[in-house]
Amino acid sequence: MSEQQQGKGQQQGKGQQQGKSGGKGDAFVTAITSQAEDYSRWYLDVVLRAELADYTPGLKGCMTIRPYGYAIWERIQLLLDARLKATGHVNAYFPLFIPESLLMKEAEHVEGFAPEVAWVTHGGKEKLEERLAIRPTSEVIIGTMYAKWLQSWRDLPILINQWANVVRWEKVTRPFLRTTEFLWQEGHTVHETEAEAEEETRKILGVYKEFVETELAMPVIDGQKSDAEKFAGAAKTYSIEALMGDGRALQAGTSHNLGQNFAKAFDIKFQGRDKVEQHAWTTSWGVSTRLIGGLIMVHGDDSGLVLPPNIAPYQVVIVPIPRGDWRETVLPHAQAIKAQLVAAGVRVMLDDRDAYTPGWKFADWEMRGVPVRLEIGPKDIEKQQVVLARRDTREKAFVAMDGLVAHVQGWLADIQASLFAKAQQVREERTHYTESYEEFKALMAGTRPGLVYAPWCDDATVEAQVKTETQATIRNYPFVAPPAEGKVCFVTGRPATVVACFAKAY
RNA sequence: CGGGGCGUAGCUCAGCCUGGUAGAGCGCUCGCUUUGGGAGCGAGAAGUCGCAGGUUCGAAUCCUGUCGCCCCGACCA
Repeated sequence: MSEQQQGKGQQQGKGQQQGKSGGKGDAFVTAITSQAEDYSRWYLDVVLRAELADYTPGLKGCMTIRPYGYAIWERIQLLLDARLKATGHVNAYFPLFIPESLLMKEAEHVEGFAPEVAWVTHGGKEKLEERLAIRPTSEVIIGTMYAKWLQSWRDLPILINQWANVVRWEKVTRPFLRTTEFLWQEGHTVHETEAEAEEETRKILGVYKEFVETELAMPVIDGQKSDAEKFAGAAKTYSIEALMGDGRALQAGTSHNLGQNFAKAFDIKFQGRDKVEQHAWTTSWGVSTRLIGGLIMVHGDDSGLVLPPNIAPYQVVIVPIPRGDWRETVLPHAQAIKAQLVAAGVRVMLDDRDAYTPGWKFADWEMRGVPVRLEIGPKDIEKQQVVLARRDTREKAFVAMDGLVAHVQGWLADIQASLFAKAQQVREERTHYTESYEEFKALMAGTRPGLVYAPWCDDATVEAQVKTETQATIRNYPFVAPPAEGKVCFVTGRPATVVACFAKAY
């Protein structure tokens, strides 16, 4: 019982132990920089040490997603894909390449993406007649196909999603948050009316919000993007925005109402109920591997990753305590427990590696964010119990073997809920409302700036000025916000038309 | 793309200033003892010094270029 020393001394991941002096509270974590010391390095340390991703020698800005990181992505795929299917969408796959002539068709779109498009100029040794863009997003190629398929209003709506990789030639990259190549899903739909396209756009944003909050336990702000921040070629863009541990915002998903812009550029037309040929209304929407970056930063602490049970590749890690011929005496019990948990639908890792001590395994799986650790040793077997330990609160408990599965499931549900509640509380603490630009500047100059709501005159010039002066950008115009009526813009003093949410962003 | 920093064993780094042919700790392999919060002892393997040129009798070390990573800006769904 002497292993109670580490206690539960940490709350929001404030600077905890540094792990160099070998005292008591700092028995683990020597490999990860503390958040307080350097948040960026903390983030990179977690990504690398938890083996989520790794750099690829000689290849700039691209990461290899390692099995443990990819397993998280697979959970995201599984859980989101089910929701997209449930709302009537089907999956398909479109080509990676986009002929230059096609890409040029939508002017605003081209201009928006031109700086980050990668080009293929040769096939083997021969120079291509026409350059091929590697898709930075697939509106163009998918729109081209839709134009081919669509004839009648009876063909509508078209509701297709694809899981794919895209490439954007970014100048500054960070694993998961911004990489040259990344994985995502992109939905592309076609509708008969403007209203239906708008409904779809908003519906998907709702799906994203519910998915991210329920499964990733990440509270998000849903709202509409300002014109300056909207997708190149869209009529309207909506987003969900999450607040990270360092007080900066992360765009976690976007949904675009493309109006008829792409329909006109790519000839997506149909004969309507009124027998008149007309352009369709399209939407597109996506979330990416960036969500993994968000997960790390919303829940992680100085010991590493903290994963919500719904998304964790392993929800429980079983660490058998070796004593004597433990493979004969302890391991069978561990295996039996694993079988029970697996039968109940719990994702379990039984760490029976000989080469590592229990203490080493504890620290290792903590760093990887496994929600619940289950220890079982000779003493426990005698008493018909196990030791359970929570990753998020570090709480430990002796739990009877009898009713163990239900107990574990209870813990998992509780961890999922409390991670969300805690993230929500942190966000509330760091969300402010102001009508004063001076106060706004002061807030943005803080170490963990957070979100600031303010009445706004909706002028792109002023938006640019605020960005220059404070580095803050408009994340979105939240659906849920104080009313703007009767208020004046906090920068210009002109009548406010909307309340905007500002933040420094990733 | 601009400013700054860094590339030496799997990892963290020393060596570079003042050229003489590469080291430590951790990790890894083998053996024994261990194992309830990152185990101990013994033996061992491991590096084209990011890459390419140049100077030199001789380059990890000096010079030039280049690639990659990190930080700060600019740019960016």
